[in-house]
Amino acid sequence: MSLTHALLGLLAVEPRTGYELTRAFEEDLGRYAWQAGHTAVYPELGRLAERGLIEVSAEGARGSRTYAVTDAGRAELRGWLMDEAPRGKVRNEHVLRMFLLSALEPADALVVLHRIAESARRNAAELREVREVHGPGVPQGPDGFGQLAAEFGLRQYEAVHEWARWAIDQLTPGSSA
Amino acid sequence: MSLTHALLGLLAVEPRTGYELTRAFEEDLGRYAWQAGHTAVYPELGRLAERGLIEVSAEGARGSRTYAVTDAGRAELRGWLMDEAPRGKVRNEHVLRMFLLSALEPADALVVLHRIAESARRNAAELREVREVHGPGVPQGPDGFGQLAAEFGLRQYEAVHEWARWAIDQLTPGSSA
DNA sequence: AATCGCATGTAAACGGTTACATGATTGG
DNA sequence: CCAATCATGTAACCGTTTACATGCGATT
Repeated sequence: MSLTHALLGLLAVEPRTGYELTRAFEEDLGRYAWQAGHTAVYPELGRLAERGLIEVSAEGARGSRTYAVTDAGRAELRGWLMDEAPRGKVRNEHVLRMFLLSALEPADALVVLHRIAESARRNAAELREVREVHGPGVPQGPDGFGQLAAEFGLRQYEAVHEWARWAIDQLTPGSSA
Repeated sequence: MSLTHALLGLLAVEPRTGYELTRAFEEDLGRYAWQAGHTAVYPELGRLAERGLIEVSAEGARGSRTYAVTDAGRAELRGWLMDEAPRGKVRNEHVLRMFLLSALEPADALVVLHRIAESARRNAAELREVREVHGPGVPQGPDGFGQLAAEFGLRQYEAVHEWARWAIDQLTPGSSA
């Protein structure tokens, strides 16, 4: 399970509450890499604390607990990230749809491809704006996280967009005539 | 669950046995989009047959059953693929690793990034060879499936490779000096 | 005859989601 | 005071993975 390491990684950047971690999964992280609801986060935080990988660093209003990574947690995270041969599992419903496109009639496939291209174009444009706001900087620390992510997402969307346009061209009759 | 539609899509291209479907999940499909073991495939085939979306089209040696999509199954698949607003879920351990990189010390992060770049480069090269073999053609039918997939994978790997090189450049001290 | 690949299956365990539930604090 | 947001939790359910299990058919 990677929820463990996702939480460890987020807390390694800066201490947070379960609530804040949950929101991280709803934003960039959940968009590209991993998502988890609060009902998955809270129990996992408990287990991590029990294993000594994280600890409560502060308690606030409304019974909120801020967690921070311990040295053991940092070691565990580093071990996972530095691991050779990480046979990562991929599960992407968008990509599945793209793969199954050839099961459709060309006319239908074109409709879907146009939708994919447009969606990718829009998402890429959105991320380009985010990048403008941040400006160029060393992608490290609490903010660098978002920058690495944004840049990755941008390139990803651009690749999808170009692929969709290529596929449209392939399927459009007379495009090469 | 999308296993349903993955199977429907594969069978829509051409009838197959559970065993053959399982192998498809070990190759391109499992690499980029969705994976499933045979223990997930066989029960699902049974359920799909019960729902009338697929049917046994042939029985062969060693008790093998070849399944084919019915008209109802084709309609179900088309409905799913043509669906507006497909809020697809993404779960990608590789990408999770990339996101968490900023939790590492720069020296460690560089080691991992170099590994990512090299791996992406190698995978892209591999797919470029596949493309050479097939040659340019209309990506449709049993073979077109693989072509759409290969082209998508290639562009994906190229994007990762370029991203990793960009990130390496950002983290390398004196690279911009 | 032995080994490898084909071909299918069940059952328990696991991880995550959905539904349900509660209460505190802040802003309008 | 009401609504929205913050903040946490439990329990049932669902889909997938892992471990276990069986047997046929082809090749050496």
